[in-house]
Amino acid sequence: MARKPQTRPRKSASQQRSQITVDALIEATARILVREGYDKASTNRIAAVAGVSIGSLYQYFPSKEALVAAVIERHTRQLSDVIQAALARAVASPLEAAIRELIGAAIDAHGIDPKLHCVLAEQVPRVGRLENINAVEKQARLLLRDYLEAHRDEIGITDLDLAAFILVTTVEALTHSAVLHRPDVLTGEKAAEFVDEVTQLVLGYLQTPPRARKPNKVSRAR
Amino acid sequence: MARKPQTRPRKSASQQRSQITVDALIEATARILVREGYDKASTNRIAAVAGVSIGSLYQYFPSKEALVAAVIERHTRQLSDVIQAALARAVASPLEAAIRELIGAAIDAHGIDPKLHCVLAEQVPRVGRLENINAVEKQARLLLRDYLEAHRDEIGITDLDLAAFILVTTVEALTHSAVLHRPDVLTGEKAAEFVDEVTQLVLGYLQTPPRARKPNKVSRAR
DNA sequence: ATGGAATGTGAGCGATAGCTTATATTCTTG
DNA sequence: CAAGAATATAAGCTATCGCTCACATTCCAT
Repeated sequence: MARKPQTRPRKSASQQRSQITVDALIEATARILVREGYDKASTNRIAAVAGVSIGSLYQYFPSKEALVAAVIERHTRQLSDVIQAALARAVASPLEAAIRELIGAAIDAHGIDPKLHCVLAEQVPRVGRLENINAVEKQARLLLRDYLEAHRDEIGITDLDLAAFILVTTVEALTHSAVLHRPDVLTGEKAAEFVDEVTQLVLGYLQTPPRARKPNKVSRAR
Repeated sequence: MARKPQTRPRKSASQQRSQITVDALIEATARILVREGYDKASTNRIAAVAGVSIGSLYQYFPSKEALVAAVIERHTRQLSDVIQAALARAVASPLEAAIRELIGAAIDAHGIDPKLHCVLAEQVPRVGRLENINAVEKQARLLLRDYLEAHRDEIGITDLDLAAFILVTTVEALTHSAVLHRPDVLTGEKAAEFVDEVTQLVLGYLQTPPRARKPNKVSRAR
């Protein structure tokens, strides 16, 4: 009897039953991404692992892309919670404590589901709906900028936007790369050393006296 | 049924004619990657764009993966040349000049073929032969470590390996991210400001007095 | 209890992927 | 030139992909 626009999947699941199906599909997608990689994550395989028929899959997700996007969104929300909580805690803290909070949060965030994080970062093509994977960073940048603005008198930086960009990019890259390529520096007592080093890096930058500007010409335009 | 490559393709081309074919294939692969993205880069399409038959393609490249790997290798070699030249120039320079050299080299390197660089970084799955995309960073890390060791007395860092890791990761992430998400900061006079800022970041870190260690406990293991 | 809405099913379609192979053409070398 | 080695061609094979559709089952309000 269904001769309506079949191309459009149902937007929301009203019954509890369907919510279970949706969850199973997202979970299965995540599992396959982690265990077998992006290109092994075919829709048929996802449906099979979820214990659901392909037909049902396409009732709730209009495309494979939408499925992966859902996984990304779920993961992103988890990360975001950690980051926001830390930044909220840091608002009232002095500079160094706030920075340590930020770095700790970045490390914790990368610990949520490292394998999934890697797959999302390394294998998922950033095209179409999947291109805004970096939403978390963007949000962190804005929050950090606010913090820097509130503590303007403690730091020697004028371009706060640029500073926020530099710091968020740096801290994220360092923790990310540590998780990926140097897991040793995040285990045991080495973790504290790592945090110390990164804190020094950030703190040294922020506390640079404002007059430390040199009209050098090294960059070559192209 | 996943069949292994049974037919070994010819390793080296003896005639000049075949070298042209190989070059055309690599070039076509790069062009398609840039203009249409990774998953549009089918072997049939690559062969067509190269003006070569698929049969010839498989004479020289055992798989699509091998083709992409060749593109990566070519790009990597170009980057590597820029980085190594800069680091060679920097060996004899004092700290700040050397750092500016390094940062300038990173920016220049990212300017070689930014579109291709982005595609390789964002869309190419890091599996199989394609997982050592980061060979350049590894090499840069070693070279920088040597430099730091030679200038040990000018800096306040003890763990030179960790420092090299941090610096290379940071500079690469910043230039990479700037190219990708903030191309504005690399144009015109802003470029100089960007170099200044990153230089401050790096310099402030390296020149931190050695006693600036705090036995803090912020990191949370999981 | 019953009818319609919500949900679930899976065979199978069309497209395209990576790749093989039989054959044709060009080069090199005696 | 002859002949074999090197190189080039493209039709087409097999596999798999994302996805549809006709239908079955379950839920819920009446």
